[in-house]
Amino acid sequence: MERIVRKPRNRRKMQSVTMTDVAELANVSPSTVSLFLRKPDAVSPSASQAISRAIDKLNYVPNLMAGGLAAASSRAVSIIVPSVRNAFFAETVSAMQAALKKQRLQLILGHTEYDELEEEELVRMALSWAPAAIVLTGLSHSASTRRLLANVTIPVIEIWELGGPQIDSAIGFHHDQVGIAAAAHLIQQGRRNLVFLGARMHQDRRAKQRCDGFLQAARTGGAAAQVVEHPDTASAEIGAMLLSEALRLYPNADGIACSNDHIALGALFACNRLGVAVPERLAVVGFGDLSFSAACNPPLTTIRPSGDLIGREAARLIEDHLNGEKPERQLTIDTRFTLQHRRSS
Amino acid sequence: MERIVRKPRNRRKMQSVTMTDVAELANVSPSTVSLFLRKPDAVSPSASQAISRAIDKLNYVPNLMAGGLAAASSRAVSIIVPSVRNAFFAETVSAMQAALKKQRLQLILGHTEYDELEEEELVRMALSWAPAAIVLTGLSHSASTRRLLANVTIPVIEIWELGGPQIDSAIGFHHDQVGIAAAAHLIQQGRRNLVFLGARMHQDRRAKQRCDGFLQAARTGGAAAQVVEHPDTASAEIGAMLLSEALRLYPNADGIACSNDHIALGALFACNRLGVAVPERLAVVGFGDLSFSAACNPPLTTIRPSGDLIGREAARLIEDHLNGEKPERQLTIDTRFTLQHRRSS
DNA sequence: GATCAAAATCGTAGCGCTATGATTGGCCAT
DNA sequence: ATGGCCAATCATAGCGCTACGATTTTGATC
Repeated sequence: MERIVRKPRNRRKMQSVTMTDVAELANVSPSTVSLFLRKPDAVSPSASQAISRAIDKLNYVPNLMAGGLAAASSRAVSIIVPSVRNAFFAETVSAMQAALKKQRLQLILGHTEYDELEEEELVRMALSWAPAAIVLTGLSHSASTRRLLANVTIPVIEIWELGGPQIDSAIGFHHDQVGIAAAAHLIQQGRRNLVFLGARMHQDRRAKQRCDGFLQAARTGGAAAQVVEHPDTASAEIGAMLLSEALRLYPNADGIACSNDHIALGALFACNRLGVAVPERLAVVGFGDLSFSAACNPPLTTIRPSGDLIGREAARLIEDHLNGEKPERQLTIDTRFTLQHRRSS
Repeated sequence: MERIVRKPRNRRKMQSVTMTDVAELANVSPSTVSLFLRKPDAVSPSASQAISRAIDKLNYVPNLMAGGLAAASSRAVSIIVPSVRNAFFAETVSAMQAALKKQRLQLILGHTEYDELEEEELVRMALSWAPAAIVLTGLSHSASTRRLLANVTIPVIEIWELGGPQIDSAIGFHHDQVGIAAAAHLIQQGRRNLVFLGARMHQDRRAKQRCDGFLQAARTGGAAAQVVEHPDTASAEIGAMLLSEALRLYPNADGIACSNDHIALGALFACNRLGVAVPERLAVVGFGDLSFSAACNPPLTTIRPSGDLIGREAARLIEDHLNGEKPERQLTIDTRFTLQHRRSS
């Protein structure tokens, strides 16, 4: 019972419901449905109603890949940070996501773990999505990364660092100024024997910049300034170790600045255990103003960056670009920082 | 000087370099390039070499949207968490991203801020990307969300909660058991007047579950158990407030469990300020084992969940599904938790 | 009732890639 | 030689959508 076998090219997929289905049900052309989805105001009220009814009824979910391919751009924004476990970047990512959601833009996330090669690979993967914008952390990137980004037409935004050559726009603040502010504050409080406690400064450029700014400003201001550091990621445990070490090496230290509040928290714990009076004997200044900083014993003086503002500004930039409002590139936005003077200094 | 104006349909985009360009330079057909990119072993060594040389030379970046559209699936995994500012979810997101990178899968991130409607919208947006998998937090979702996910063929993974009806697979642990473990520990330490300090429990189901488990186990174990709570997000500041309040309301309390380590940290600060001896007068148990927990004064006894294991297991599940190895659905993986007994209890 | 610009709608040609099935060439057994 | 088989390669037909340009409808004005 042999038959002539047809070979109708096998279909690949079948998205359950497509725009054409919606169009049929709403009695309009697919073009109109597409238009409605992109610019609702350009479609008559009656058609709008029919279309949105059809969408609801069919539970239609547009295929963004098809849309992106046709439109040569996607509703995705790629953000590449060292790590989202770091509260600073988590805050920025969170703020950006909240702001971008209104534009129906999605965040594609990547972690470099402070590795430039990793970053390069992530940038390559990010570009594969033809994102609406790409956000990187810091101003330091591999030559290949720069090459990849040199010719893109989308906004490239570097965040959390200012003060170096930037690819396109940059949003952040000057970390050396943070160190300078910390030193100035301690000197103003009458401290003359300063120590900077730092973690992971061989990888975290920005922590290093804060440290360098601190040292320079301290010495310029007539104070002695030393560094005690640890190669691992900042934590309270390391902060405690660093403080003990600092007091051992520099017994007459009277002012401490920390690369961030985790370190400062650990330093406060150590002072507590060692019976070192803060701020009488030792003034402590942190960086970050993390969730616990105001609640410490004593409440921690710290420098507060504006992680969420960075995220919001980045989102605004992207939004403006999308609306074609701002052709200006090479923007630099200084989000500044503020010193929160509390009882630890 | 008028001319006859032609109207050759305007081109939309022009990705600088496409797969066809690579194929031409390598002297093979586009199909072979595509094959090389997806299954390098199926292409002869000579062709492989020519192709990878061409890719390098042209700096070719594949267009994942075109690929995804053609293949009816994308290299994206959507993960939806309450907030990435929460260290627990940040850890999971980070671990997942690290594991997925090896598969060249990208994470698309969404934040619900503990809002089910927000989650629903995010799920809809996520599905628009035809992701390879979708990861949600917890087991509680709106009816519409469930409907959206009912008929998808990709893995749907619910994380950080076990013990309820699940959509597909679930990876996490039982939060009531965390509460039970905390109560059992305090009772074992001879405490009989217990208080649970909780934050944001009207929104954070899992904190509520820990609380409920705690209360029930405490009472079953013959101890008095009370709750003192605050509606805002957990922080050390609120922890300190809650502890003061707890001591005011229940002056003879001798054991404290906290909805997480931020609260516990604040409680320890408050004890320190109030001169309440820990653990002599008051034992304190936290949840989370955050970065500062081991460094506190005294080091904090806490229950450590396995946020990174959750992320790794989720990635493994997705990977298995992608390789077609595991058609099994409705998997449940209990990642457990461990009690870190330190000096605060 | 005719005219015309503006508003609304539509038809069509791809966007860049992958899956399918077909074809080619090389090698071995007959 | 001849055929058969496998590995390597290729040609083709879309995936679902958007942008463009064209067409139709509307409604205000003469």
